[in-house]
Amino acid sequence: MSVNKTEPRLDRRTAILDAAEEQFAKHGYDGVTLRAIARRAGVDLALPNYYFGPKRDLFDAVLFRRAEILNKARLDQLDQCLEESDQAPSVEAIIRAYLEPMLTGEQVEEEGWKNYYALIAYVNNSPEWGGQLMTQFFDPLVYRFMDALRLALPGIEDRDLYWGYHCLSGALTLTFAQTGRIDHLSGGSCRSSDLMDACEHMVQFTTAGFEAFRKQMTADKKGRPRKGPSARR
Amino acid sequence: MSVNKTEPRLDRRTAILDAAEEQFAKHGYDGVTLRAIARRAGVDLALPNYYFGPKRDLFDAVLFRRAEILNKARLDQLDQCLEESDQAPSVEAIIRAYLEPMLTGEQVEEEGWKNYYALIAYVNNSPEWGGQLMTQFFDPLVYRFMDALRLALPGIEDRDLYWGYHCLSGALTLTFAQTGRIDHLSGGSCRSSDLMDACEHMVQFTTAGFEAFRKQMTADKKGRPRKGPSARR
DNA sequence: TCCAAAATTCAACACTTGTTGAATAAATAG
DNA sequence: CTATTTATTCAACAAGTGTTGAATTTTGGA
Repeated sequence: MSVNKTEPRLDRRTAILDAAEEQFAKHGYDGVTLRAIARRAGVDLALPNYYFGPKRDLFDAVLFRRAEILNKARLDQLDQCLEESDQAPSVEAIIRAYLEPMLTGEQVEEEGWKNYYALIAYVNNSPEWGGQLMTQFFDPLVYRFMDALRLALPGIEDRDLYWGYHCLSGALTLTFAQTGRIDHLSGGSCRSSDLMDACEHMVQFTTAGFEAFRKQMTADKKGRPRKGPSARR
Repeated sequence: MSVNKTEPRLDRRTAILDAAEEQFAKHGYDGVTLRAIARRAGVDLALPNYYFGPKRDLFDAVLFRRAEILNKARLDQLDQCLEESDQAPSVEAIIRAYLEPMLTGEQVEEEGWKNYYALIAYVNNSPEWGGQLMTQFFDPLVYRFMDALRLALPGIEDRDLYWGYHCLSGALTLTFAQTGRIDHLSGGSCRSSDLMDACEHMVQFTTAGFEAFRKQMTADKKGRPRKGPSARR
């Protein structure tokens, strides 16, 4: 596990990114020191700064490294699902394209990717950087998926569409946070490490959620009044 | 806004809790210094330690302060919904009992409660404390709701039940994180500050999600094979 | 009024933080 | 080999961290 002196780590730049990825994912930005990263990477304290500049830039570099790969994997599956559908794609297929590349792809075996996903969960849930960073890396992807969902649910209102995405994103985020809470609550029935099981359940759950907005929509057309903010119980 | 010397803040203990609540919610545990808390509360640096001991104990005290009140509000609505239902309660009523006290109650007007909810979002999504702290404060509540859902969805498997709760909890958590991301993505159609709107959408979405597990369940009884972990696409 | 207890301030401690410039080693080109 | 760039180490910096003990003020009951 430790670095051998006779065979020094060739790419120390990568080692630093890996260590930072893991530490940031586990303890958050402020919970991590450059010394901890350097120790974990087996390099000198000054090296992270030499390669990446100040701490904040290292954080951005970690996020950036895998962003393109991830976005491409998800867009590929979305394109494929749109091609295969003769006319309107199914909601389920779109949601699968959104979830499966992260949860059941080959990447999930790699420890680095798990840490990366946990880091995204941290960022997505952070009031400080949630807006800025997620926008920077994932906005185009999200808009592509929203367009696809508009095809699957023609006439859906933007409000329903984006609140639906909000619920989906929240479930996915909590999955990646890997708090182990569901393992504890369920007494072992659910294992948060079983990402395939998590994926299947989230697909079912969120597909039904979006479909419910479709039904709501058709109900509106028939003249049934939409449940407004003032309608409590 | 600043503290007047002739009329000193009576309960500085509360002022410290309020300031800590806000700071921890916004920047996380490690992103906050005792000096920032003291400054925000308008008290001396040494005072937080005098009242609450070390930093970590102050953090716990903040979480503890409103936990009982919140749990009582949610349990009251759950009990009421269980009483009103002649036999089996509806899934929607149970989910409303889980969400509405936090999202449409009187508390939501108070800035302190908003901060508290954001703090819970932070804790629930944190791999470090997500398990320990959420368990400590909210396990009994969750089990009460799971029991109620078992009444509404008789025969539901634990795996489905807890993954459903996972999705619900994730959506709620992301709502409270208040990252403003949905405002940005939707171009103004959705406002994350409109918690009533958020509540109605989450109720609809997650109710349909749980109901989908019910349908899945009845389909199983009819002999249709359950989608297993190995069944991709 | 006087006094003990509680509340608050003050100053400082030992330690950790991110960052950097100079010194050294390794790699590479001429 | 030599010279030059690149990579890495080392030591130290100024600033900020949580915590604490002693001193001071305020409080409230006898």
